[in-house]
Amino acid sequence: MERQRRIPEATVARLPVYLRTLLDVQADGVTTISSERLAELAGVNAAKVRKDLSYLGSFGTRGVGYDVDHLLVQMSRELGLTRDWPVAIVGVGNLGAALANYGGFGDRGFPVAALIDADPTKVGTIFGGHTIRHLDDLPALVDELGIAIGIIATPAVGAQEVADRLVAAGVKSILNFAPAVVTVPEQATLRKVDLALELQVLSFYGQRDSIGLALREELGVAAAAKNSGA
Amino acid sequence: MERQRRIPEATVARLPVYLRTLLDVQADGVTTISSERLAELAGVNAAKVRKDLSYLGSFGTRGVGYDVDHLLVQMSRELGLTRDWPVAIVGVGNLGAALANYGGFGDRGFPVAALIDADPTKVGTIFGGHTIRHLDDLPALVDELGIAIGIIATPAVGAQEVADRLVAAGVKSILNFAPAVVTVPEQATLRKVDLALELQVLSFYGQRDSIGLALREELGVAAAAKNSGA
DNA sequence: CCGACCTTGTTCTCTTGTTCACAAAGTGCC
DNA sequence: GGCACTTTGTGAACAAGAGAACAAGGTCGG
Repeated sequence: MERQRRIPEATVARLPVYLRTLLDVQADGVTTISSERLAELAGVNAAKVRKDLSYLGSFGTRGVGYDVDHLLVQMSRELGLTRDWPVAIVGVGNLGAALANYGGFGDRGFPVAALIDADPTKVGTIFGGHTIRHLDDLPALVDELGIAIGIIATPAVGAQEVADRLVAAGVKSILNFAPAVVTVPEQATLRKVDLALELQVLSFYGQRDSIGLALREELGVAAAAKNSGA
Repeated sequence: MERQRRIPEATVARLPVYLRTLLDVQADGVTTISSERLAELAGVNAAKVRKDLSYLGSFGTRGVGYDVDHLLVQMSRELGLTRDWPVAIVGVGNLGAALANYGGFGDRGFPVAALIDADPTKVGTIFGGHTIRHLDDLPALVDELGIAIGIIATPAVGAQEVADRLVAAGVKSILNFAPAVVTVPEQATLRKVDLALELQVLSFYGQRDSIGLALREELGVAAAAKNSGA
């Protein structure tokens, strides 16, 4: 009974949200949950939840709902969370240091295995229990420590080179925090976290609001008259 | 000549990328740029660039390209970057502290105006030039400092309450770093930065790779045979 | 002043993602 | 065991976004 193993990208991005939600309710002793309830807690539409979960393979029971434990097992397996994914943080500046200290990593299968920098004055120093290694050591580190994910926390200017080196060393999953456009070959996966972008998007929608409600109602001229006339 | 002022969400999210790219080329002395070149630098499709820019109002010149300076002005205006958007960081723990120290904020119109925490032992202490204020002072701070954007950097458990309080105090733009589902009323805008989610998505695609190329070609059984037989 | 060339702006088509609506399937009361 | 009730899984309609293709419009050399 081979399932259609094609999980849409949008669904993949929601699975972690369901996972987190399920862990929460599991901690509260809940053993069964309906798509309706899960949707409410995850902040999405119930139909979407059902369709998303159906990609994992019909684990619900009609008339009852989903077994929380079972769903968690299946979801963890699908997301690849049954193993550890050692992470290397490249760039131990402000951001990199914060990430290294941030507990949230090791918690659930993403141990920080290496800190890497290109600055000779930083290399060799110890930070958060790790000796900072040089970028040139990357291939060796990947072999030794099984680095599976690279986090780019360098300034924008070095980001693409770091990405290239990570890929060359065999790291196929990259998370980019640098405010720069980075591209990777198709065989690799790149995700980005872009603070400036998020703030600017907020700025855009915030401005829309502060211009005044009238303008949003596309009464351009009327709104201007009202404002200057008041 | 009133333009259709309806900019798609996906476009809004790309404008900051174009903006950054344009600033880069402007610094190199480039005065004119084609959609082709801009697309290459921004890592997107040229047709998409043209369509996105057309929402701003046809500022290109056929046969030539776009005037970099002019485009930057229009884009900044559209994104609301002609004014400052004072930011309040709520939650001065590991992450909040890192964000407060991170220079990238004040740079371009998003000055950190206040640090806020609910922990009485932190309130009153000075961090990075700011006296940490109590969450209860939020309404006053919004009035005094014109806080326009709230950044949630608390543990998951407090996130929703902080969001509610921000909205109640009149802050309509929120950026959530807490690993929790947070919802806001329609009048407000919420964006999220979710580290765990990004890592888990990488894990998903990483696992797909390590299972073996053959499996990806949906030859389920054949792939298993090949692997065990080799 | 004309024609070859270039690049934008936009239309059309295709793909992806969302939502509705309902049949299928299971539960539990009586 | 049957019936009313609940909830899933999915087909189909709908919306949003991506990309190809091309006409319109403008430049520049001669």
